[in-house]
Amino acid sequence: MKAPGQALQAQLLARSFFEASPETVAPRLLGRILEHRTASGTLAGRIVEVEAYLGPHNQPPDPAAHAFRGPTDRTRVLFGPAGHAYVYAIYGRYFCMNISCELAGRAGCVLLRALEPLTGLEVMARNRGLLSDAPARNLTSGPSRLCLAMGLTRAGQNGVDLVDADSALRVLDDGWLPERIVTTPRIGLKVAMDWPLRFAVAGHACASGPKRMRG
DNA sequence: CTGTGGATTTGCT
DNA sequence: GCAAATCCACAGG
Repeated sequence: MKAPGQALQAQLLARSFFEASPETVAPRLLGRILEHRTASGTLAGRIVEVEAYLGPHNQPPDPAAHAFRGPTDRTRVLFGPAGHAYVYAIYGRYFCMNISCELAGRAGCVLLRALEPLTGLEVMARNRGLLSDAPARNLTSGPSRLCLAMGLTRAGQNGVDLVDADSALRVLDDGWLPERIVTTPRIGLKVAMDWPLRFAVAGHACASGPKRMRG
């Protein structure tokens, strides 16, 4: 029996968890924990919304994926071993974080779109430029919001191994499982707009977008 | 609730 | 050059 208030045991995922297609990995990632150990303390959140982006080996290839045109300087980590962070800059001011999938040589990734904040909420609020009593659902609901809150940047975290016990940024599993998952098209695209590759914990307040997108 | 526009770096054509 | 896997502020119903 677990004593009241005792933290749940959370363990690293095996690399093989990520050595599969993004559309397989994405829904299974819901409920896992992203943890960043920083100088200002440990920040952690439960993954509640993701999107899959497929590698160019797929038929048909995914025109919305950064890996669509093959490896470049930016997308190199997507073609490397699974379970690594792919962090890229967008619109000049923001970052988005993905986790690489597939065996080395093939690309594919899962974009993290929303977390439920678990620890370090005050630091997250400060990182977001919000008051320290801001509602939890405002801290990490959105791909760039969660990067800001968790202190993730391309310079700092791109290429980090998320299944290495010594990494400051890791993905952990505490056994939590979503009751129901909603599947919808991906958000913000102008191509492949009907591919059902967005997955969210049904009804979760921390998922991004309007209520209908949260299930 | 919906819609619009601006901020501003990066990578690829 | 230009478009981008975004966010925020603000206007209007």
